[in-house]
Amino acid sequence: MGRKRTKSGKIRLAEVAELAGVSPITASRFFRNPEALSVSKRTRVESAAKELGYVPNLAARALASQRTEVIGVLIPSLTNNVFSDVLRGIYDASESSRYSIQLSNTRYSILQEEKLLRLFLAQKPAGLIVTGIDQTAESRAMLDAADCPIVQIMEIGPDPVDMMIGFSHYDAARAVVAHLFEQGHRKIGFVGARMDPRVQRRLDGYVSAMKDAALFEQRLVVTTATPTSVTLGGALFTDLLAREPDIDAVFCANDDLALGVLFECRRREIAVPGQIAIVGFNDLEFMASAVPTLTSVRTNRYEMGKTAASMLINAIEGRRPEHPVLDLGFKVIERQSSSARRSDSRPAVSGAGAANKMIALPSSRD
Amino acid sequence: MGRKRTKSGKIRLAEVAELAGVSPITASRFFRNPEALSVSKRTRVESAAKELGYVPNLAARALASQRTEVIGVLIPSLTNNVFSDVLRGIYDASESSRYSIQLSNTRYSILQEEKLLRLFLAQKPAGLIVTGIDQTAESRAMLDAADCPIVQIMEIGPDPVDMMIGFSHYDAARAVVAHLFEQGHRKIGFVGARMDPRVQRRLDGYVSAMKDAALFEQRLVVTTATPTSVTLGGALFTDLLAREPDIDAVFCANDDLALGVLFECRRREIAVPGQIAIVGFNDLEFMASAVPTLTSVRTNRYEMGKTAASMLINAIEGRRPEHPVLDLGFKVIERQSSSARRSDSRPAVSGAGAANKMIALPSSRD
DNA sequence: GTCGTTGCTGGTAGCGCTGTCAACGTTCCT
DNA sequence: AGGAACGTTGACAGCGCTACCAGCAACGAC
Repeated sequence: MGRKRTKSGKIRLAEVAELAGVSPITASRFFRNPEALSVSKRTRVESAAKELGYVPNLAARALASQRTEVIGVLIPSLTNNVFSDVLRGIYDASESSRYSIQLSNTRYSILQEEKLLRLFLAQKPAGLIVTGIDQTAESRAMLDAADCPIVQIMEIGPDPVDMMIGFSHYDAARAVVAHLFEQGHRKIGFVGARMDPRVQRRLDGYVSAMKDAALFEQRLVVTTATPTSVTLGGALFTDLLAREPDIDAVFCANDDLALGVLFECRRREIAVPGQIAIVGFNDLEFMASAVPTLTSVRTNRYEMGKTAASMLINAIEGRRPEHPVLDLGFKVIERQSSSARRSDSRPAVSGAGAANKMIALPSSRD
Repeated sequence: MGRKRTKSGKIRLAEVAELAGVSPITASRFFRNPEALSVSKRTRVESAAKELGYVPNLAARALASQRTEVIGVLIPSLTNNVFSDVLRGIYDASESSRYSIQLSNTRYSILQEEKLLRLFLAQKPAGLIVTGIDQTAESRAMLDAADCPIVQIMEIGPDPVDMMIGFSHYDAARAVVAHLFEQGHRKIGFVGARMDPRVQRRLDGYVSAMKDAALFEQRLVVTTATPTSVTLGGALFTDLLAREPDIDAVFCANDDLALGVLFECRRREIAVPGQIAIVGFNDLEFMASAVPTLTSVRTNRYEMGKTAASMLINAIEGRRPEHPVLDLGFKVIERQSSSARRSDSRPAVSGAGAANKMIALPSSRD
């Protein structure tokens, strides 16, 4: 209150400079590059800022310096557990830095992504994190022309825009099928929802592995564009069973679906893994706790987010990574739900996840 | 490329104005309040902007107008399913508006919250969404002094800072206990993790309801500060059973714990609900799909986020809500896991969630 | 002792946009 | 017809900060 528009008590850099007995520009430098100041001025500015409770005006800084300290993040979904892990990594890595995260949701639409990208780039972000490798040509052109570092996350592929961190969903799916073959399963169904590019590549991996073994049949695949859910897993599995009652394993494109399949098996009194094996994807926490424990593919989502943000921040500050493309690999976590066909179906009573055996398969680089 | 620092082809408002044959200020008005322009100028500016691909410079706008179009959101966790639903609502509501969301994670620390609040407020956000009602005195003072609308979400309580939207966790917990009493359960355990203020109030509600029936015993309560997980649900339930083997129901502070308890029962071959009833909290999607289907408390998380953001945006634009405190209520969704003690334990075979019966209990206003 | 070099500091001039206010043309009222 | 009221437009100044460059002192080399 009081004067109407006179900055209402706001502390500006000039005030700090005055109290510290230096010029505004010197005070400014303190916040951007303290090393450049003499020790005496540095401490003077520091204590003046503290005393006045100075907080820089980011808008003015952005306007004057022609760049922001914002990292734009484009992800397809906020609902998905997978992305919340990635996001947590991104936020954790950015927290100790000066950069703030600007999040936008493309809702799995590459056109929406293109629109958001245009908006983001106009604000000159310090860096950009985008999901996947399936941008529109227009988006790709904008990314190529952008004058900030960019990280593509979630998967790796040829021809990165800049940096890239992820793993091969295709190879991971092939590893799952290989594991199921090893355990004696032959008639392996595939259940997938929300067929985004990454799920599609998992399907491709499954198809190729099945074809390699001359075991592929189109009827073994049940997919839908509907967003994923546990309930949907049960429904899709029901469809699959109607088509192919003598199936002996189900590869689910994610863990929610796998849980839904497990419940549906319980409802139908189908023994797992005795009659049917189940494998999920992502290795969410509950997989190790289910009865029977559920086999899944561990992907390093938190690490992916965290590494992506660190790489990006380093690149923004001029420290380019040695390897701009980072394959984080995956691991098939073998649990009870997919153990060998011949084994009896009595679930082991040992603690959840006690007997996890892991097969590590970093997807092939490049 | 080309000129080094000359705005590298950036389109400014002045360019648009020139092409449209109007003054820059008129062009500016077009973007903020198109109604104020004559139709002819409006269309001229519109097409000029489109032709040039003009995107406003937000930093300049913020600097000149002394306010940003940023809504700050403070939540305690990114991991939690609960918050991802709320966030989705917030993002959905903000998407069609000019406001962008700035998210920060307090990690369940009110001191961290205070620090973030100070940072946020210094940037003059257009509005603020904060979680809960347990701020530090300092935070509270800052919120009271803030000159922007504020919404507190997740719960309701006395003495709102400004607007408030949520429900009574205390009443919800009492309703759960009442439901269990109705079904003939008496020895009801409580299992809770990450005892944040809202979980604490659920515990308080449970305790008061149990005391009202003279059935409360401290040994029935098992809690931990550890973050929640399905596995943890099994572990806490194991502890509870060790203390009180003849328990007949478990009220879990959230659904992950409930799922963990269910799996642990299956592992121990305890019939649900035949021997033990299970109730969760939040009604995540999988609850309706589990075998048996799991009773839970439905809270309108997505709606909470969406409504909070809409209310906030309306308030920012001068349209204050009629009722600044909004109780979204809750519903105890009765499912198989808590049906009457006397009933046999054969799970109904009907589709998941088919036989949901709902008891609606909007928590008492004020 | 002079010159160049380095390290630190300050002055000037905007960044792109909007708040304020004044001015204009038009319409409506009496 | 005269004036008020309204709707529409533009000029000016400045938001708070930083890029750029100049200046100054201190130091070492010759």
